[in-house]
Amino acid sequence: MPAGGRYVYGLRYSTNMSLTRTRARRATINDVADAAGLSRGTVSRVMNGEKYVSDEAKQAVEEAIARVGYVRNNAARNLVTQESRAIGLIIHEPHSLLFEDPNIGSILLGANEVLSKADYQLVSLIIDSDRDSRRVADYLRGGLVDGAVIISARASDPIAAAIADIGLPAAFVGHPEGTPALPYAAIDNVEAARNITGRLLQTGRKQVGMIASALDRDSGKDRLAGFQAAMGSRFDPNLVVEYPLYTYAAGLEGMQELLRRAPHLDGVFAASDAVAAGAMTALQEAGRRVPEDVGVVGFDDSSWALRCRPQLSTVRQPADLLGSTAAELVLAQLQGLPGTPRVLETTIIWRGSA
Amino acid sequence: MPAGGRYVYGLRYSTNMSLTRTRARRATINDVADAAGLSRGTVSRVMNGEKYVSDEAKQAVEEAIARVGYVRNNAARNLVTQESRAIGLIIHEPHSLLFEDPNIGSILLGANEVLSKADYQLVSLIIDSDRDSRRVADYLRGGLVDGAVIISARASDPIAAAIADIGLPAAFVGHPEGTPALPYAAIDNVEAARNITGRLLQTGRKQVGMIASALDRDSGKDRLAGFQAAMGSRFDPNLVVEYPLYTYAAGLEGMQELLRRAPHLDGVFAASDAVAAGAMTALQEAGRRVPEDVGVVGFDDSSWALRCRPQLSTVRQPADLLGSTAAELVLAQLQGLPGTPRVLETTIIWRGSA
DNA sequence: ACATCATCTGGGAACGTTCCCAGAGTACGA
DNA sequence: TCGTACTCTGGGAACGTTCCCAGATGATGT
Repeated sequence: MPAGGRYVYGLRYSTNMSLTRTRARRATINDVADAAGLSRGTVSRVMNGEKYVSDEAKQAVEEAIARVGYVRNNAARNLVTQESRAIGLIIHEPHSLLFEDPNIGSILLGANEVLSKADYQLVSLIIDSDRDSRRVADYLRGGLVDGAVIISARASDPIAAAIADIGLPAAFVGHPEGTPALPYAAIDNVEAARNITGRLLQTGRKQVGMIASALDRDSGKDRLAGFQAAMGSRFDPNLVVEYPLYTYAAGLEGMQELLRRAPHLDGVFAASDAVAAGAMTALQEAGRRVPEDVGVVGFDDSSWALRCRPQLSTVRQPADLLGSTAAELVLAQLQGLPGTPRVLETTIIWRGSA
Repeated sequence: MPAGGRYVYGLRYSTNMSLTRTRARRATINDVADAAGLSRGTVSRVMNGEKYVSDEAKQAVEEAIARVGYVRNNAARNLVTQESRAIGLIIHEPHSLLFEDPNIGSILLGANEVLSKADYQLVSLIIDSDRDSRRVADYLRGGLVDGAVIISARASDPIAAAIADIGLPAAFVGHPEGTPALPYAAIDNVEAARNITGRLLQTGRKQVGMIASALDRDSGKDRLAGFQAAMGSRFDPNLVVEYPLYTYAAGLEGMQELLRRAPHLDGVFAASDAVAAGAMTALQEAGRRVPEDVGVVGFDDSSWALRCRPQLSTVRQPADLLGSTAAELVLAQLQGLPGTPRVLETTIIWRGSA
């Protein structure tokens, strides 16, 4: 053991900034103990801030740690403590939509904030192929995370089943049916959609359509159900168009199609703000005035809403709170508490588009 | 050891869907060995698909694995193999911008694709506070990842210094100056900005301004430098407004400010597409026609570009390629090869906004 | 003077893998 | 028949921690 040496990955710089790595032995807790003239146990106690360490010992260890460049090996630590202090967040989103949906970022940050405070590391795992799906399942099973938050799950998502199978503490954001009995943080999409559609009808609209999206997800399906409920006998299936994703493009095309089917349409409920933004563009290009000729309402109150002209009337869904609540549900389970599903409040934000 | 039992985390369901966890002992490789009537070594060989395992043994092991519900403990595996087959991707982005910037999603997916093919797990770590910064540094140091990709780094980012310090194979997306000598995948922002500004000038504009953003980042600074280079003697510092972030809001306000300073302005280079979209809204609200009265160009060719009316003339930057290239640079280093910095091509996409 | 208690330290054992070596069995050619 | 090579299996050792117990030391109370 090279005395006084610095055990780190060796870096060998070659010409103009490229570099190759020569892996040297990393310092272990024993190297620190030797350097400090103390035992492994004492070093461990210092590292973990336990009591019953003399001031001299503490100082000697800290100095030795700095001298040999010691960093704790978490794999070894996880192995013996049987925990990782990390929580996985699984993002299973179609390619094109990933991160165009501002909700995902908010959910992530909300979850991160809660976990950060509890001194857990959030690790995000994205699933973009079947291969990913398997690898992520292995990762989750392998003891590298103590729990998981699952967002944008499809009904019958295999990864959710895998998680339930191994009994990893977990929580959903949203509440896809057909998924295992795991706690979730969600909003009541049916109720919210019913409310905003009702509000739109109160402005005196006679012929109201909907651009529905993502019917393979609970949110998409429920928003359509809420719309139908609000319309009651006035519901006309011919005035509903369906698209696979919550996108601007869906709104654009969807609105054009609706205008083709019903030129005198005077109200539209778009399944998300992005969809609503696309719809407004289509309306304006077709020479319709918003809100005079056609009232438009959306869903999410994402950054899209303020970008529209006029600004969008929409349902505010607390995306950050969904993330933080789901994280709390996981933490609760980690402490042996029950994870009770939670339904968060939505509110209608009425602006100029209807 | 409960014979024939299934060693998994126990789940105890209580009333109405809430559940508590009772952690039971997980099956180990020894349990599998016992159940199969074989040895640890043989089970390990089957798990890792090594040769020199008889068909009977293989079958017996696979059956035993299923019977006892065995999943490999990755912490133990990482400990002995000294690798994790995971690559960290560090996202250090201001709260409000996270994931409103479509580039980040593309970079992530690009990196994920490359790593997935090489059978590495991508784990994204987001930094949203100083506390996060420390925790992420610990995570990276702790042996839980074999390498790292750093995106949206600031000049003098502490996390980058930490990575270089421990010698973890890493690569930047972008090339902030003042950061350690790590390889990077980047575009030439100066050149690209110079080109599109030049192209804008060719349309006969006399008075051209710029809405600059994110001057604390290499991309923001370089785009301004390129603008100035293209303008040459016509450069007027009074026609440059500066905002901290690449946002729609910056474009909106920036354009209003520019119009105040120079009502006869007939061209604008916005530092990103989101900024350009905001600028176009401001112009249209001020009664200016685009492109007749004012030509607008952006940067990124993100989904914003197609959303604008008219669609945006912009610089296409291959965000997915940036991600995948950075990932490749990390993989190369993992194989002992040098990680040579790479500068990717940009192209001008000319649409209707100028 | 002695028992008791708190403080501090050392080091064996365990966590669950993979690696590697030794050894048994079989096949084949000289 | 024997040597050699290949196939297959078992199990000791090691990876780098934390946990826990035993023991030393010093302070305190009776």
